[in-house]
This record gives sequence, C-alpha cells and structure tokens, in this order.
Amino acid sequence: MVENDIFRALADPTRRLIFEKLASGGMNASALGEGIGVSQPAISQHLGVLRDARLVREERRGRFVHYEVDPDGVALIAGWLAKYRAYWPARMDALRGVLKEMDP
Amino acid sequence: MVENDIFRALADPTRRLIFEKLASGGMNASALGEGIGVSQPAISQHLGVLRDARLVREERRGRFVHYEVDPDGVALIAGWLAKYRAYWPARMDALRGVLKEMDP
DNA sequence: AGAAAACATAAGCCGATACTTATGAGTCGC
DNA sequence: GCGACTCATAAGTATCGGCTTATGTTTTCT
Repeated sequence: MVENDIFRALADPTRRLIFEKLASGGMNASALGEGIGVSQPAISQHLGVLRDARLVREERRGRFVHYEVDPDGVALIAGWLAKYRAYWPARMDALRGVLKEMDP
Repeated sequence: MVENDIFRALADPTRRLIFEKLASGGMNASALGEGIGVSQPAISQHLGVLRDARLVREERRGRFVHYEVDPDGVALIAGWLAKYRAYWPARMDALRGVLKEMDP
C-alpha cells in the first residue's frame, strides 16, 4: 500500500534526516551521506526506501546519482492528512496563512 | 522526540486502521477492537502507542475507557508537513479549497 | 586498458516490535 | 460479596528492520 510505504519510510529518524536535508536542495548520494553517521551502503538503502515511498526521486548524472524530493510523496501525505481536517485545532490557522501566502 | 513518536505510531497498518476508525467518532476500546483481527491486549498496546504519540486521548467512563482523536497529534503532522509546502504540487490546491471551506 | 570513484546489492547480525496467552486491576449488577 | 465485564500489564516468541562488511556494477580519467 502507498500510505504504508510512506509512513514506514518516515518512521526512521535517519531517513527523516536524509529527507529533510534533501528538502533544502537536491544533491547526490555521497553528499547526502556527509554528516550523517552511517556507512555508504546504509545511505543507499535508506534512499531506496524513500524512493519506493515516492518521497524521493533520482536521476543518473554520469557516475553520480542526483536525488531530490518527489512532490508526489509530499502530496500523498497532504492528502492523507486532509481526511482529518476536522481535527485541526483552531491554532492551526497559521497553516492557513502559509497556504494563502502561496497564492498567486 | 515528538515527530519520531508520531511517525513510528503511524507506520503500523493496524495502528492506522485503529486511528482511522477512531477518526469517524470516539468509542471505547472494545468497540475499537471489533473487526480488527487482533487480540484485546494487542489493541490496548496499540492504543498506548497512539496515546504516547498524542494522536489519541482517553477518558475513563466507569469501567469503559472512551478514546478519541487528539487534535494535537494531527496538528503536529500538519506542522511538519508545512515545512515542505514548497514541494506541494499545483494539484494540491484542492487542499487549499478544503481549508477555505473551513473558514468562518 | 586499468585504476579510481560513485553507487548498489548481498549476506549476516542484533536489537526493536507486534503478536500471543496468562494474569492483574477496577467497575458494575445481582 | 461475588461473578461478569472492560481494560491494562507481564512475559515469551518470532518476525522485521537497520546496520555492518564485503563485493559487484557502472562511469570517468589518464
């Protein structure tokens, strides 16, 4: 299931760290691994999980592989969350402000 | 960490099933267990995880315990997701429509 | 061609975790 | 008080998941 892959992918703190680092700009796998205290294969495996969850997409660039956030995965979370909009408390109108600021 | 508890709680499909069932209306633990194919202790343990993640809150009612969705947890997810609003694709303006419809 | 670099895959280990059965702790009705 | 009921906790087990080291694959550079 799609939602299952997404939430399982985000359940791991190392994977969230990778994702959040990637959200600040696309980069290749080795650059992603810097600062995170795990081996290169671990990074590769994490990226595989994030890719299967559609949170990340890759593009070969010579011998590098460029990774970037996949908007599809983010949209899937937003879609899931929208089902529970009835429970968003009033103070979350900060989020509404954010969305308004996105308007053209 | 708070986010960690939330995403770990949602990573399990049985727990998401419980949460989604609860989102359609509060109920007690035994009613929650019906239909889900696991034992009563398993339901109780899942509810404990969801409660620790602030996705669910409980209230004693005699010998029953009434459970309901905790808006705080939902808000925490929304807050996390808001950090990646730059990646919400255009078609997610459906969500913006939803939020406008929440306006007074 | 050959070495080096970037990344992926394989295999194995170990701790986390979701489940079970058994039992405990409160609460209600007779 | 006592049995029935609701729910939580304890303890044990088996699978899952993230990590490691070792190795394979592809590309680049000389």
